[in-house]
Amino acid sequence: MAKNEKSEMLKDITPKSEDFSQWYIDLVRKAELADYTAMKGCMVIKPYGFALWENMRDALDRRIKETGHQNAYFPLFVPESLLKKEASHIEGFAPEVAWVTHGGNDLLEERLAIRPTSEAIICSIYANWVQSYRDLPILINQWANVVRWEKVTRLFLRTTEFLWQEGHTCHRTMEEAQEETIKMLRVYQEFAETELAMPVIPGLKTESEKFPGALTTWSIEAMMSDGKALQAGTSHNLGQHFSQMFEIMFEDEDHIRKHVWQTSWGVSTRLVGGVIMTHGDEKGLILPPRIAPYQVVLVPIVQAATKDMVIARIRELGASLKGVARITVDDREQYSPGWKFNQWEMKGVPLRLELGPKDIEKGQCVLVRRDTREKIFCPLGELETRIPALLAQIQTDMLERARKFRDDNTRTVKDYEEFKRVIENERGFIFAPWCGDADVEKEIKDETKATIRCIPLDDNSEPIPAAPGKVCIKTGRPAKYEVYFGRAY
RNA sequence: CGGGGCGUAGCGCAGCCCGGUUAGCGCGCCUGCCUUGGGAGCAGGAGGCCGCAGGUUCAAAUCCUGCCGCCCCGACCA
Repeated sequence: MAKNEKSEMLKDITPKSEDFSQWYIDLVRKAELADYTAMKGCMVIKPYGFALWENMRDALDRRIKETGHQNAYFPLFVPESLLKKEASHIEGFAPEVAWVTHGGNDLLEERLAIRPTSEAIICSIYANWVQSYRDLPILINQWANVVRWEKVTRLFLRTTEFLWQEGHTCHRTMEEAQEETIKMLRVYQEFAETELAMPVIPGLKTESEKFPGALTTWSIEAMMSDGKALQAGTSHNLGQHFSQMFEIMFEDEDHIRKHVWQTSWGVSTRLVGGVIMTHGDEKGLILPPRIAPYQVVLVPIVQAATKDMVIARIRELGASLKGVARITVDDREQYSPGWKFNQWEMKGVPLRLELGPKDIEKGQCVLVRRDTREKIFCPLGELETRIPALLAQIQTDMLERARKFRDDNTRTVKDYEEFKRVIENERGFIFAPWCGDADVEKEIKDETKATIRCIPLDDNSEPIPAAPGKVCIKTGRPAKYEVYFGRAY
């Protein structure tokens, strides 16, 4: 076509290399995932974006149920008195709580928080549910919307209202609660890597980064393709902080009344942003096949003489492949094949199938991978096996590509000067020893904008202590842990 | 909450500095013809409280004041 083909094609999306933030926003909107609304900070998730979220949600929901949890639904409103019960909890959330003060025209006697998270309301209910050790464990999850009055919002990554799941469990012992905390952390890890092709580092959050009201917070940390970190999911061991304040007590086998040990864990629509930023390229989204709304788009190559025949054949083909993958046939006549190619690449469909008159003569079609743009000629009779195999290959390759990127961009440094230089000039994580002092963590953050993303875990999911002789990158004192530093979303 | 940018058709923008016919362009949309293996072409057409409210003026998209909204960058967070 035209000489300036490239600039023509990219005209409506900002190059990733030039302005990553703008690239991200362009993608979200051009791929029709979401858009801004009249309500500041709130987005509309459009059908294509919601289909993506539904696939993610279903894949995770399955895992949550397989690990013994049940779904339930709790109130949107939280009376102020309940939210205030756990001191550090309300302290942490106070700046971002939206309050309802009126019912109709009447001023309410007590303000109602719109849940920023549901620990308070759920604990108040659990207090009534738990009497005996025989009532434990309580293993419940809810899919819900929550509201946090953020000052700065970004589509999917940080919106005033967002969708998530929050698990809330009660246990008889501290050990059992810790086991649950780690179990769900590992569920999140497996989910992110298997379904989203997003490699993550599971780890323990530092004291200063933990959830308000938690004993310990554990997270999975991903690296976006600009090198910044994304906290992709969290799992909290709440200890007895909430059960003490809400008096969630049970009579144990030994006849002693005890407070339950609790956990909570969640992931949100932020993950959609994570998928975009992990895999997207200059031409648009690249969606992992397992969660893509459409796994294969069929594009007919029509010409005046053969139009009806080709469209009929491709519809047949689409129908015959229904059980093989999630298929859509793009038989719109007002767009040229080239236009459709670009459109579906923008939308990140993993595999494109082209069928034209010449193909039909030869009994074949053309398959094109979105991730590598590799063209494959495939006999029509082999599609039923080739498509699933290719989709599986794409999924695997995407995870490996992302993992390699992350590993290539995870560095070690010899001293703090190099640390500062690398954070400023390179992208990615730095793996460095740290003395364990929160003040030092704060100083590093103030000086470099890098935070400790997490303390990595061993095979038993215990934080790995620094090897003897390792010294803190900042202070030179003996290191407690080796941790991942990075700038974060 | 600080710094910067921007509000004109569904989207992207020009016009504003220096006020003055009927507010313009590209994309998209509608109708028709013609095309279709990487964002086609021609012809015709529809679509605007120029962010909102005041003010100045014979006259405001344009000048003044205030407000609102959105985006980006920084301090806090899934």
